[in-house]
Amino acid sequence: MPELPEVETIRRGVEPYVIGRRIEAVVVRDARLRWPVPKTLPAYATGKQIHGVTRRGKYLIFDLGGDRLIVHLGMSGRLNVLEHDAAPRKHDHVDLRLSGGIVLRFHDPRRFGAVLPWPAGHADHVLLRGMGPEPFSDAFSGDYLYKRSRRRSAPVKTFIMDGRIVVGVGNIYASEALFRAGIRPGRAAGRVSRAAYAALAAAIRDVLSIAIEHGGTTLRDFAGARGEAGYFQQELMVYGRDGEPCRRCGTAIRRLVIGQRSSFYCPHCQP
DNA sequence: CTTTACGCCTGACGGC
DNA sequence: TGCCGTCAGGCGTAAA
Repeated sequence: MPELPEVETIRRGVEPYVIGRRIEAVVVRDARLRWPVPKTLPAYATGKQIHGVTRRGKYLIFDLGGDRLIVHLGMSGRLNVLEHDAAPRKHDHVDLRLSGGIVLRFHDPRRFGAVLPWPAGHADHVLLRGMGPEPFSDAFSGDYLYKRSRRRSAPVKTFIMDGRIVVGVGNIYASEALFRAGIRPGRAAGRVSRAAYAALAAAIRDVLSIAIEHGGTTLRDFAGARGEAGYFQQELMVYGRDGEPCRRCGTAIRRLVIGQRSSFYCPHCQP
């Protein structure tokens, strides 16, 4: 499933193929996504031009010139650019047929994703309301994390994965960033020092930007916008490495469940 | 307010 | 070969 680097990789991959093109038709084969694709979506989108593709957290936003289209990939979603129309395969739920013969195809086996209209005039979409700052924005800093975390008992890993605190940090990069910052994932967020949060904010930005440079992480469901793989997996320090030696000190990496999610850490490097 | 558990789904994998 | 349990990248919701 895509985290921020995967979504950003997809955004960068898709945008040049769709920008300036007109949506000629919308084909909904299965509307049963996280929220049902509205029956009004084809009429809403057809005839409009795609002016650009932006990202907020893990949401992709297609700018239709005032009106917008929100796409979320959930755990297993993909967005493929087809230069020629091709027969749909299993789980190819939604197509945007664009001018010039390009087809943008939403594929999502688990159907945790979403394709939703966001009409002009609705200033803040309900799904985007209350979201925390982007990790690369000025609003996101060690001091910010420190202030937001006071008197919180929840684990620091859960804290940084909370989209109301900061967007885009998913399960892989939460473990990776905590390793880089030398912080145990199960530590209470309110008991992490200001200095450690400074290191953590930097680590989050570093790990996300390096992952974007590598085109994301390849795991079982992720492929880039046109099907190519990402190369961050070989850079992973702890995620999925339970029992394997720490790349820094050789100690066996441990796995534990925090907030119902697998978490990985080095007991020596993350005291 | 914060914290925690639970669904929503399909598919891959390992053990028997 | 099949069956069954576990796990998977997200996140809104309800309950405590």
